[in-house]
Amino acid sequence: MSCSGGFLLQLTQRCKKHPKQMMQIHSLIVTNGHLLHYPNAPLSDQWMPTLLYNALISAYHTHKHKVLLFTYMLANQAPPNSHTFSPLLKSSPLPLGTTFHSQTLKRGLLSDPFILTSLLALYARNQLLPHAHRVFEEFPMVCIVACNAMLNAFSINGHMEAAVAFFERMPQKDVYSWTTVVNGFALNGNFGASIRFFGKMMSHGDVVRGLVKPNEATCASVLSSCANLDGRVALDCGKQVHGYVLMNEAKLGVNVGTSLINLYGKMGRLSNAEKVFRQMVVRKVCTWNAMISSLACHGREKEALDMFEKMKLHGLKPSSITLVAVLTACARGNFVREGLELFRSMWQDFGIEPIMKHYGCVVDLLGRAGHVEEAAEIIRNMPFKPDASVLGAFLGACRIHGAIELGEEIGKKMLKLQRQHCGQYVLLSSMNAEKERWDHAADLRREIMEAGIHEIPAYSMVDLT
DNA sequence: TTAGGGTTAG
Repeated sequence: MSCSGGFLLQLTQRCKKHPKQMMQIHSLIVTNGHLLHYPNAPLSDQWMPTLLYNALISAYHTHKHKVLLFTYMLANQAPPNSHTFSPLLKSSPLPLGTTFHSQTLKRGLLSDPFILTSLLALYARNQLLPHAHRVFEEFPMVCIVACNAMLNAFSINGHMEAAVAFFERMPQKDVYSWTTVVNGFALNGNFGASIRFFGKMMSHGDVVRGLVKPNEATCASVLSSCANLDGRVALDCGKQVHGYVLMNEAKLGVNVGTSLINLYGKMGRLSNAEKVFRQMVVRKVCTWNAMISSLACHGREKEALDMFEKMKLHGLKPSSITLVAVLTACARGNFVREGLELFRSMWQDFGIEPIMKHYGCVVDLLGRAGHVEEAAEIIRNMPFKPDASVLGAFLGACRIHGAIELGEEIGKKMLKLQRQHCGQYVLLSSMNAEKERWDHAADLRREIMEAGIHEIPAYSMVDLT
């Protein structure tokens, strides 16, 4: 099929989200010879190969494809311009990113604000805050996007005080600026501050006057902060955000919907979570993960497994997190055979390599069901060293099923891993006390005192709402 | 020269 370069360029832009069509367009571009450099082509067409390469680099999703296209671009003498490097830098790991940095310098493109912003983000996400700041100072004219990228650089590197100070000094703030700080507090584990900052945003003049409006990213971030806190206030705040979304958005976005399911699920409001799930028009794997996990954690293990089957029927590929949720359901619902089968076939069936969390689930699964020796066998044969969560699950099982020797063997390993954590000492000590091994119990209690560890008093909370 | 940068779930 014969197509003009301009037409194919437009087509590339439009089909960015459709990988299959993208490959077909790519073939058309190649077979029409538009990627070849013709020195005698009319002046208006001289840039066409560069434009097409740029469009393809930006449209392909994998970093490998992007870099490969860039090498072809150089080989075919299509000169990269200021549009070429942003999408490359966006997906680059640090070493390659620094190579592109020198390329832009060599080609005289380093004053381009788009390239500078991508470089700033590159250094920021690789924990090189001073480099990021240096790039920020290179901007010929500071714009709001550059400021937001710098704001995010402070946030993702754990400098929230600097971020807020920077935010206050910004002459102008848009929804990205506000969202970056709301999200920054959450990233740094300060969920209360994240929610308070969102509150500050909502009462700010710009929002009241409608000049700035929270978007899906803002709502998803603050909802995630709510889900990370316990209690009525966090739930109420989440409900208010939910109300705001219902009043202001035509439909529930994937990320906001997933955050809501996660929030309601964590708070035990399963009917609300299910309602949100049903209302969502587009559901991604993470949406199903949130729903499966909510059911698994609130005594509806069978339904969690049914949901997993439904998800597969919808043609979605389970992720590593899906498997954690499903294995949790198996452990809590005492579905030992199903859980073990899933664990053993997850690589073969879904290409998912078991990580620490999966081992934790399967040890919990076996341990709860009283198969303590099999659980110990799993731990012994793990391809990496078990962490405190895996050992903790095992120790809990040993205590319930009175497997004191096995418990001691693993428990000692654990003390080395988490010396500062009192829970494990107490658990080991109680195991010995329960078996009336008072000398062992007393020894451990002494160790607790000597290590200067304070037992954190346990508390229970009843939510009467 | 028709395009490119900053915030989102577990």
